[in-house]
Amino acid sequence: MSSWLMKSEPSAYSWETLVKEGRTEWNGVRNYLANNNMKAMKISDKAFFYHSNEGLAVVGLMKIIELWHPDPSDEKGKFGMVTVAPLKPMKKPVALAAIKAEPALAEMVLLRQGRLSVSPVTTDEWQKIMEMGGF
DNA sequence: GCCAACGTTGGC
DNA sequence: GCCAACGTTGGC
Repeated sequence: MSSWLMKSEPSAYSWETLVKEGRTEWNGVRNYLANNNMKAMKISDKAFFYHSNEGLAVVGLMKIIELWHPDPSDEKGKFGMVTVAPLKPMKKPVALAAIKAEPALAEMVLLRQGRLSVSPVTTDEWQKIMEMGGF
């Protein structure tokens, strides 16, 4: 099983909205690397929900409930989306600043490739962030 | 609001 | 197929 980190600006789509709706299509991705990462996802893979721009923190845990399928809003048909559902909020949000300050997380794709909206997370990184998030 | 990083586009 | 120009993302 793999784990992931997915970003959304809360003004566009927030964790609170996802919890309210119960599931959502992760649409609108227009980056090949992010798209490929979503193609690699499997059912019940887990993902961190990260608030970008405002909040700047990992705020919740999600699971993938539907595999990659084409995004109807992409007329060329190259980009797709997965369906996600919320699992639970972090007990404490894990701020970007805290991630940057943690030497064990220095290699995270989140830090090394800041603009990538869907990125892989290693098992060690996952456990560390869970710990920092109060689990 | 600025700007660095970086992905994409298009001319050659 | 290269690379300059341009657009977008996202932290500060």
